[in-house]
Amino acid sequence: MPKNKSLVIVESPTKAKTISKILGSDFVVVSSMGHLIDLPAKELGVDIEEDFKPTYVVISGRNKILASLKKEAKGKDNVYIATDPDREGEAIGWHLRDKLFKKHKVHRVVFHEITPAAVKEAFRNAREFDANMVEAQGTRRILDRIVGYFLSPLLWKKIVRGLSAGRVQSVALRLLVERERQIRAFIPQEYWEIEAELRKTSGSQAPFFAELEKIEGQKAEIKTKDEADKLTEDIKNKAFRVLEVDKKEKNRYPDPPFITSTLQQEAFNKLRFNSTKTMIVAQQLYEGVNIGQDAPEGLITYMRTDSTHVAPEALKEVRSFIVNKFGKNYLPETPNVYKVKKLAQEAHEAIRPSLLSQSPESLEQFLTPEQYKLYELIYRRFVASQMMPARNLVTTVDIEAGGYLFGASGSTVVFDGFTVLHDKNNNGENTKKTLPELEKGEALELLGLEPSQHFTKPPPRFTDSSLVKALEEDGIGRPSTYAPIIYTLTLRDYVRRLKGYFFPTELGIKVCDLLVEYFPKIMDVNFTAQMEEELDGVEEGEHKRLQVLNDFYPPFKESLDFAQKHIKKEVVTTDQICDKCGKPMVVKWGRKGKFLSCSAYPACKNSKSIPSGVKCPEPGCGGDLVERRSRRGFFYGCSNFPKCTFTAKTLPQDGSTAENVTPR
DNA sequence: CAGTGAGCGAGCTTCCGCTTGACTT
Repeated sequence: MPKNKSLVIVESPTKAKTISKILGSDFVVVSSMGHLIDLPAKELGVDIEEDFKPTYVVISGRNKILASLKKEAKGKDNVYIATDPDREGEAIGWHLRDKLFKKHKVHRVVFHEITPAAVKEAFRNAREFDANMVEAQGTRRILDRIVGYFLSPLLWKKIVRGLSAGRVQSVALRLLVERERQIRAFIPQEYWEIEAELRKTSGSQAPFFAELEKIEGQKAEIKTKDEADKLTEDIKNKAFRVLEVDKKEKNRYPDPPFITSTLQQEAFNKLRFNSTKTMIVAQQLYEGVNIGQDAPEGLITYMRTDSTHVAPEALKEVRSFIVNKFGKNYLPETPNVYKVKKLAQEAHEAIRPSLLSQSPESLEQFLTPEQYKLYELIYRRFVASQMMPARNLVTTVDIEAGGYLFGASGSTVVFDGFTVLHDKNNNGENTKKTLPELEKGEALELLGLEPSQHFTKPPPRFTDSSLVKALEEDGIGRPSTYAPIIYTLTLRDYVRRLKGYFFPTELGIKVCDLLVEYFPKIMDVNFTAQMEEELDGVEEGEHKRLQVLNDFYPPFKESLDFAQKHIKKEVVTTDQICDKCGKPMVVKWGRKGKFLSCSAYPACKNSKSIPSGVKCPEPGCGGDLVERRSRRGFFYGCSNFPKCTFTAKTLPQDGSTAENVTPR
């Protein structure tokens, strides 16, 4: 009698392929491609009066997938729902069962690694759905819907149509706006340093440098050139002598293997990929590229993860790889284990190469340059993460000269450890920091004194890298949303990216200030972390969805009512006069941003662009440069368009934006 | 990567999180 096949549902099609190979021909493995059922997009979909009862509908455009799942299940008794082992995965599976598989035997299956052992083990331990977990997801979903769909319309009414606000994007915006304020308020302070060039009196060794640290036991704080010159003059005649030599061996440990947030950070820092680009290229590596012989092979594990966990099989592989390639001195006795963030949900492994035998070099001919660079980053980081630390001998020397104390330090490599993997251009630092062998009490020859002027620097503007880092540290957003959050903020024109740095716009600052003033609780960076605690309580059955929402909603509604009543939609009148009717022009916001409108509208329909204050540089044109928005972003054009077609990316002779930004 | 646009207001915008293609935005 032919065996009745079983249906297995996972979220990602690539994962489906891999699982299918593991499970063999008794199973048909298909993918849901994420959520299929959700709150309706066009309306709130939450009945506040009826205990926040949600209305769930099939997401538009997802009917086809749902139909094909239904078709696949036909004639099969057993359905295994193997969506991701986290809150969202539990809910995706739950909704599927509710919608499609009421008549089937449905089993919930979870695994954290896609290895034969883990998958087979998971099928042996199939379980029921976790109703509390689904409740926690539903609570999160409803809360986010209420915040987003009440706050956004408030902004439409009080500022301009089309804006948006939400638990995650608005706090991200706040981080950017607050940093911008710190930068604008920053006043650079002048300070001076004095460096001494010294040499051993015996022998003919290379000179070395020491920094003035203390004056008569007090920390050296030199504010002006005058002070620096006076000190230099005084120090010049002092006798230099070694006071203390301290030698210590210090370990430098490798970084953990990548998770989504750290991959985005490193890809930006090393390769200048923004978050979106990093994820697109990582997806290509995950789905696999054609490497000659067989079907496409997935080169890396799943790229949306918050866990540094590594499958035991992969650990075994990397450990024998390290011994074979570098020798057993490079292998720790036991595998390195890395801490996982408190708010992590650990549905997947760390991001690592699927097979170490596929070295970046051996695949280079099959990869695009971008794929190659990212793969190399992932490969090297993973191997390094399981290697021995580097050991450095750090020497710190105190040198006295009268009442002055100078300090010098040097470092030499005792054992390179994981740094054997690093690019060659990382060595410049060490050679510069080498000190000669010095002894306590030894006299030194002063070759020169060099005062140098410095200024304190403002905190740096956020980049893709530092913003993702900040979001992750505060538990705001998830691996699948870091890149979309940034995109949304730019789409709304709350912030613009210039030369890799984020600059909040006037609109972004306005929206942020309004929300902070009227909704301080939601705009608190800890709001999400507090919400997560509540959701954990729901997941553990300590309290119910209704309690959480009943605690949240009334004060939120009160703030909303207050805001509705007290925020005035301001009309910005300008000194421009309407050239049709003589009335003053006012600033209005349209789909494409700000423009000038006659205040007599709708009686007078005159409108024009807002001049930037810079004239068109085209000879004999005389027009104003005005900001334009195209599908691809912002630029400046001439107000005489189409007569004059001048365009520029930034305003000529304007130094207020990206022009004076120096990368760190 | 370079080049980008022609009228905006007074209708239907928006959230977060999960996943890929379809797509004239």
